[in-house]
Amino acid sequence: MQKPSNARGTRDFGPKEMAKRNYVFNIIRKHFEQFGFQAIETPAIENLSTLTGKYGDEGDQLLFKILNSGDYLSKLTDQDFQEGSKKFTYKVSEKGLRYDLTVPFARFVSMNRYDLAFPFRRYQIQPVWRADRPQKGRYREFYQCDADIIGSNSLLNEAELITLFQAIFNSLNLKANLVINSRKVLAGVVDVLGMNEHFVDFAVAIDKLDKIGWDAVAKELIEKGFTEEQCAVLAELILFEGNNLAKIDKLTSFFNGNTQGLAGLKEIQDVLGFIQQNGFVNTNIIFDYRLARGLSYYTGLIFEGKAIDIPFGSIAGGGRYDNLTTDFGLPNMSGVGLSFGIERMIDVMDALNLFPEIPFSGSKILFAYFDEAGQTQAFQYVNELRKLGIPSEIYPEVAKIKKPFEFADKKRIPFVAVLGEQEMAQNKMNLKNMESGEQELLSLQDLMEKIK
RNA sequence: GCGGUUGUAGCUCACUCGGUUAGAGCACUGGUUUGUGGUACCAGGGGUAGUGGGUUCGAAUCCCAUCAUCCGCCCCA
Repeated sequence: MQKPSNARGTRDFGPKEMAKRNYVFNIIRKHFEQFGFQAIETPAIENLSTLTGKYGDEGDQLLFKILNSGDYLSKLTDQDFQEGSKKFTYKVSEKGLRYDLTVPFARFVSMNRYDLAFPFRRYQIQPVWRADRPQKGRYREFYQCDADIIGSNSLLNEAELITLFQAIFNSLNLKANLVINSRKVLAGVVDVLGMNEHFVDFAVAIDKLDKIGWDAVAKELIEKGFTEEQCAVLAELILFEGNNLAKIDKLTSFFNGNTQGLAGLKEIQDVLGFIQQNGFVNTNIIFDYRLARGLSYYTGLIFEGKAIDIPFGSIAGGGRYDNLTTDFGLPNMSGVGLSFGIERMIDVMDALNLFPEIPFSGSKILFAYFDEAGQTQAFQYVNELRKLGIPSEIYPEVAKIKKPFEFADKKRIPFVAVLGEQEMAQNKMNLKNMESGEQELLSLQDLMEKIK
């Protein structure tokens, strides 16, 4: 006997949790399909070579690696052992669990390039795994819901994804801001300062602004080689507050003709222009040139969704990537994607009490009886109802009548039909409404009419 | 990977300085009620105090290790 427990950072979902999860999944799936995205799935297990090098050093460390089958030590030499665990890992492991849905998607597109209709829009709702240290809102196994459009450079695609974001969050009654920026804007800022080679340092530091404040960010920048003067110039830009238009003006003068920066700004303007036409209220789309995002493969517009009423980190994220499929032998295939962090969305909705009353038992009616004769009759009736598409169940045992009632109460089944001697003598049943407590004597015909 | 926190019944939590048989609420089981759940009353089951070691006459309590948890860092959805 061992004490049962979940593996670290993983969770079970009982019927109650599943009802909530499916509620959210179904809404997201419905919108994905409304926007013309097609479902695909890829395996949980990928070749490790597919995954490594795509998420940076940190990401490689967070990959779950699968030990080779068989005698995985047989071909190793003493030297392999001495090279340390980092290199050693790749000698005993050739497969790993997927870390996100975007990289496997890039592999998929690359492999199926001649069969897909481009621009290809796919959605994918599957779990991913990260060997991260679990915390609140951070799990080692969690679902991602991704929508991507690949094979088109048009900024209309960015606008489509933003519209999709608005549609989904509207349907869920979840208030969120979608912050957008362009990697090109960030690159432009760095370019103006003449610090091109420090782009990543800059992006990583600036991304923490919300959390640690400008002073700490500036300190980090200086540690990475930026000068006090450069930070002073940056401060003037970074600390600027204003609406989307004001920020665009501010940047235009800051860029002072810098081509890269202005190209990024044009992207933002074009996308915002589209969004104004989409019929959704555009107030929750915020251009913020301080948004950086970690994943290294983004090259153009980047998105990040954040809940408004509660601080919870990002609950959606994405962006444009120009070179993801290049590693898989397919260059010039630009794509843009948006990933919905469904686990966090559910956590946020739970915290804000946004879930409607969701029945977690599908059955409308439970049949109860006292003896074998009733059981036989009930079995007949329950299947009649099922044929009509009414979800129904039958209590499986002859027991005290209290039992099926308690059972129905616990599962919140709204009706219980009792088949006793008296009822069956008239070819009827006693139907109890579990909420009101009312009871009435009905034939199967009456019942079908009533519950339909 | 680093720093801290917590770990007692299925769940939420008590147990004074280390001292008898570790308690409560909720949940569960049975009964009051052999044709009725959600209310009430009565009774009952359930614990190797995360795990392993140490100190002590004696450990839930003190010490060490380990595992898990939550919080922060890194990073991320």
